[in-house]
Amino acid sequence: MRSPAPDFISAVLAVVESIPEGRVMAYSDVAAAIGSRAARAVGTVMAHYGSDQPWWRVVRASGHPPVDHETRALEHYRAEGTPLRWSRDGVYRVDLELARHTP
DNA sequence: GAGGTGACCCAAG
DNA sequence: TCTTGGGCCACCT
Repeated sequence: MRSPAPDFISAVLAVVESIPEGRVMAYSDVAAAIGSRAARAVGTVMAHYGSDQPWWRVVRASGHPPVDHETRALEHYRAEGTPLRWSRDGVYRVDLELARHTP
């Protein structure tokens, strides 16, 4: 609902929408794409406004999806064919080496 | 105007 | 590979 500074928020959402299917970007990369280093602010904005955006295409630099949303994101990754790297405990993370999208 | 919070990042052990 | 500590930026009260 109308944010006081749509510049930053709109820029973040625009970058997220520009991520093609099967690719992902790190929060740091999204921040850099809009000319900022506020990776945390990107996460905060996504938490409130990412509900209408492909938030699963934005992950940490380690490849881990947002906490408490890894199961939901996994469904999208499998549907889009995003390259994943599985651990022995059933924990997965996105293979940024293959899925990292650079604008 | 100041303080606290957060879907984070990086370096070192 | 995992964990800890410190730092950065934008938003909210």
